[in-house]
Amino acid sequence: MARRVTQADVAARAGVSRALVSLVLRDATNVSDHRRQVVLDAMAELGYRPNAAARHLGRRTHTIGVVVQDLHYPFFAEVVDGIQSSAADRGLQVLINTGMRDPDLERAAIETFLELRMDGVVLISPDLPDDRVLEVAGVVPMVLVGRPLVDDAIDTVVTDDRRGGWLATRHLLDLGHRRILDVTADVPNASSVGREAGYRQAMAEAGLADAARVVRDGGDIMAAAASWPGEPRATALFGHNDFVAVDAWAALVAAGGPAPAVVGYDNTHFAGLPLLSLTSIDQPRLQMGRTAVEMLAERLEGRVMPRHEVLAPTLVERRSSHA
Amino acid sequence: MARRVTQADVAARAGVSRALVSLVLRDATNVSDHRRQVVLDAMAELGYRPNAAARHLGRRTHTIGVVVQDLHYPFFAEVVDGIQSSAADRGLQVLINTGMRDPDLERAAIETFLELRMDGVVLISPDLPDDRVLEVAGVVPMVLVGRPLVDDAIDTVVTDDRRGGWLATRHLLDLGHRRILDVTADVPNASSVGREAGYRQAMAEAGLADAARVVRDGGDIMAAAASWPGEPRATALFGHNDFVAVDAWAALVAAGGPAPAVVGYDNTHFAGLPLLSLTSIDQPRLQMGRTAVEMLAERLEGRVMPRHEVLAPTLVERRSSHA
DNA sequence: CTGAAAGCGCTTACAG
DNA sequence: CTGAAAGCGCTTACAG
Repeated sequence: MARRVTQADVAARAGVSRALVSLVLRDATNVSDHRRQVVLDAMAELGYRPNAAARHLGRRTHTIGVVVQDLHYPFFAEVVDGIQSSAADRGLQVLINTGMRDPDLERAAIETFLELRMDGVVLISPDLPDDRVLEVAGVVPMVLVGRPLVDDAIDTVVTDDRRGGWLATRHLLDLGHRRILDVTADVPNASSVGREAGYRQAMAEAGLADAARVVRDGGDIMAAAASWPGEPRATALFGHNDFVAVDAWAALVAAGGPAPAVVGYDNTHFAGLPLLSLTSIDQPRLQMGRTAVEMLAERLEGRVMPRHEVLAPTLVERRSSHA
Repeated sequence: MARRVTQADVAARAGVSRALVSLVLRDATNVSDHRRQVVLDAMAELGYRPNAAARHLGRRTHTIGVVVQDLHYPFFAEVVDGIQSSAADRGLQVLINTGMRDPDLERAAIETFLELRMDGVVLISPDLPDDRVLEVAGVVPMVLVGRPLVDDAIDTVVTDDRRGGWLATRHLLDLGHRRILDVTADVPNASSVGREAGYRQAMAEAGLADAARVVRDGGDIMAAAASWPGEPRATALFGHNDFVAVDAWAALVAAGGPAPAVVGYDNTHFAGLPLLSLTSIDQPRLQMGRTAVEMLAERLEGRVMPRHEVLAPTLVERRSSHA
């Protein structure tokens, strides 16, 4: 690699001052068309690219960092879509990183963004505990997406997990099911706790508080599905997310007997695949991403009061719940 | 936000010189334990974080940029896993971005990485045309993953798409199928062309060159599936990727008649879901990611000759092909 | 528009 | 270890 091209090289090539090159780059209006063109030509000939490090040094970077819990679960990709489109509208760059479900790596990813002096950081369903999240929220404008955390130092965008759990369960109850198994997260978190609470609430409202059964993903699904004394096994499943729902569904199918009615959560792309046709609870992902950027922008413009936005989940009905 | 903490602040707090703070940060050995501790304490008290822009200015960044074609298709996430783990082993940071399947946005994402002076850039199955890719490859060490492009300016890691297409088709032929439909990409690219060539080769080797039928994703699947004159519709499908395969599968199932045997491509997570159990062609994703970083590291150490690595795909047999 | 300058926050080399 | 300095590549303000 040859030495990198700088503004000085462009100025020399164009026969103008360095300051003029900088002005052209920044789209200043008081530059003659002719000189502007000469400078732009010189840039193109030399393959000049501004050095972001120099440009950022001591200034706003106009860039936001997004930390995604996991790149494998497609739910997050759509939140990022919303972030990207809203950021583009506001002239903000976006950089993405992930901790790959390891809290230490996640923390390191955040640290990288802080060192890069991102104007703001978005955490999508992080694995980091609340207190660690709040530590960082004191340093840079931060929005938490997909996990509730009510604190003045941070903005949050979530959907109402309790409501989502309630919708899913209510739907199954309406279809006549009584032995409904809730398959929750392997490691409980604020979201899974909310969804479970919604499940229990709907069961209780149906006079079935004692019939509520919750098993963790990775636990003994079959035992839990057969835990109603003197009764047959579960006829319906509510899964904490689409993957969990489908895995549990498959376990019951593999064990024989009638297929259960199934409701998942997140309405990921594959829930809509015709061969699965999984009923699922939808979160407005695009809107969640857009709102996160909006919140960051407001903070950059001086807002001090926290915003905690709770959006409504909806039920997307497909064949799986009509088993 | 208060003014950011700098090394000068830390030095003042610790009562040492600025140079010493820098030395402690860089883990220099010739610093007394006592002074080191004093400096570390001061950093912690002040919440000091080095400014990456200042640190990067005029130097290597020890960071690589990864441009992912699409965050929604989980295939790419595992390549990124491989990149992350190998980068961590070498003390390299990773930053991720995506063009969301828009060539212009993809180009902008690459441009961002160039301005950030990344030490190297990895493109995972980009949508950008070859000539645009090569333009950039002249500026920074660059590895193309998942798409063949033989050129001295760039390193590539691909799997043998022709071989993959051949394996899939051969598998279906071995199971006795003769009317095998190839559902290829909606927009042809080097990978889809290779897979299709493998399909045609296998058909030809079986004396079925004239029976080869290729339809694009989004095209008229049903018409293509019934395009053998005087014969019933296709009994088997080979899809360009897992999503395409499952969608075509569903179309045939919805139309009634016997379920086709199906083979997908990429062996994504959801291919393994018990309810789908999709036979698929696997690419060694982790290894692809690790190799990409290895290639970048070699370039940084001075390698000039290009490397073009072709890995072998494998068939992962599941129930879908035994319809 | 130019030209000279300061400043952003670091690293590095050097004399002491 | 300290202290003074140069340099990385930009932006910004200012006198002309």
